[in-house]
Amino acid sequence: MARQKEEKLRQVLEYIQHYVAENGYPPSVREVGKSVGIKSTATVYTYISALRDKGFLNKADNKKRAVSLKSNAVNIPLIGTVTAGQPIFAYENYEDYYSLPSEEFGGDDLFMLRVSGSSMIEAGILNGDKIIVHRQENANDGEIVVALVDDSATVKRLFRRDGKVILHPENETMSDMIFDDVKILGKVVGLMRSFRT
Amino acid sequence: MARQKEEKLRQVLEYIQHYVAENGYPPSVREVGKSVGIKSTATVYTYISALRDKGFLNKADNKKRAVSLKSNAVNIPLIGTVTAGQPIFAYENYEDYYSLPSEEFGGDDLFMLRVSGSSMIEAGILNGDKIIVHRQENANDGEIVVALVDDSATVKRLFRRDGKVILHPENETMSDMIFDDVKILGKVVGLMRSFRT
DNA sequence: ATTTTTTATAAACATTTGTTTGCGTTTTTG
DNA sequence: CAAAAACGCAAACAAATGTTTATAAAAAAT
Repeated sequence: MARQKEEKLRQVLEYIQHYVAENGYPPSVREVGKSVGIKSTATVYTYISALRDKGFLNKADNKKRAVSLKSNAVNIPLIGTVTAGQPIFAYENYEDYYSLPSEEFGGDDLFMLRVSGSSMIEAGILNGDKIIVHRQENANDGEIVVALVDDSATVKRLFRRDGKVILHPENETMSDMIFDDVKILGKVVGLMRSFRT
Repeated sequence: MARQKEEKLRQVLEYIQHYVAENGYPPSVREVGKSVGIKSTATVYTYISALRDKGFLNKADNKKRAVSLKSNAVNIPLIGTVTAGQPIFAYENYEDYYSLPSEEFGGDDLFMLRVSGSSMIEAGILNGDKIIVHRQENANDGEIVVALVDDSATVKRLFRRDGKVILHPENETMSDMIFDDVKILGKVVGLMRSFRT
C-alpha cells in the first residue's frame, strides 16, 4: 500500500486547490475526507499534515479551515501615499493588491508605488507607471531606487561618489541631486503600466 | 451615528481583504472584531452579514472562516510563442498566468506577450518587457498594436494613410513598415517589466 | 429634555471542526 | 507464513468560531 499514499496525497491536494478556487475559502477536514473517500477525519488530518511537512501547503494549528496553498503568486500592496512619518507597510496606506508570479518578483517586503513625473523616462519608466519595489535601506551603485526627498518618494538612479549620494534622473533635461545622505525606501525590481484611461 | 456605520463597514471589508491576501484563508469573526476595534462578535457578525447583503462578499452559513471576497482579478495567460498558423488562445502556448486587478485590465480576451527587440523604446517599451494585449482584429489610428509580420508577432504603432497601413517603430534609428494590409492580433493595453535577471 | 432609533456589548448557546487515542485491517518485509 | 510496518477507522475530546438574545449605551430625531 505504498503507492496508494502518494496517490491519495495528490488527490487531497488537488481537491483543496479546486475547493479554494471554487469557494474562495479552504475546505474543512471532513469535506476533504468526504470528497476523496476517506471516512476518518484522523486520516485526512495526517494527510494534510504530511502535505504541510512536504511543503505543499500552509496550515495553522487549531484553526478552522486554515489551510492555504503555497501559491506561486505574491500579493503586492499598492501604497497610496508615502507619508514621511509613518511606516510604509501600514494597512491604511494599502490601496489595492496585485498578485504576481513569485518566480519573477519573488521575495518578501515588496510594495508598489505609482510614479508621477517623467524624470526616469529614458529608463523606460513613465509618468503613471506603477513600480514594484523591494524594501531595503541600501542599494548598490547604479541601481534604480526609491528615496525619500523632502517628505515624498522619488525614483532615481543611485550613485555614490566621493562620500556623496547622487540621485540621477534618467532625463536629459533634468540634473542630478546631490546629498550627504539620503533615506532609501527600496530598490525598483519591476514595473507595470496600463494604457487604459 | 449614521456615518460611523459606513466607515466601519469599509474597515471590516478592508481587513478581510488584507487578511486573505496575507494568510490565504479568511479571518474569523473574532479576529475581525479585534482588529477593527469591536468588542462584540455580534456586532461584527451583523457587519459581515451586511457586507454580504450589499454584495461585497460571499458568506456561507454556520461554517467557520467561510467568507470570500468577490474576486476582482483577471487571469491573463502569457503566450510563449506566436505561431502563424495556430490560434493564439491554444492552451499549449500558455506559459504562465498573471492575475491582475480587473478594474485596470478588465475585460476578456486578454493575453500577454514577451517583447523582443527595442523598436518601441521611445514609447517606454523595452526589450524583455511583457505586454498585455487585448485581442482584436482592428485598431484605431495611433494605437499601439501587435501585428503579424512574416509569421511572427511585432509591436508597433499603427497608422493608416492613403489606404496603406503603416507600422511605425518608436525608435529614431528604425523606419516605418508599409503594407497594403496587415493582420492585427490585438491592441496593447498594458505592460509589465521585471528588473530581475 | 424626551423619545426614538441606531449601534455596541456581554453572555450564552449551538455547531463546526481540528486533534488525539486506541484498535482493527491491510500491506509489506523477512 | 509470521512479524513488522503502514494505513485506516471510529469515537471521543477540546477548541474555535458562527449565531442568537437580551440589554446597555450612544446618537439622532422630536
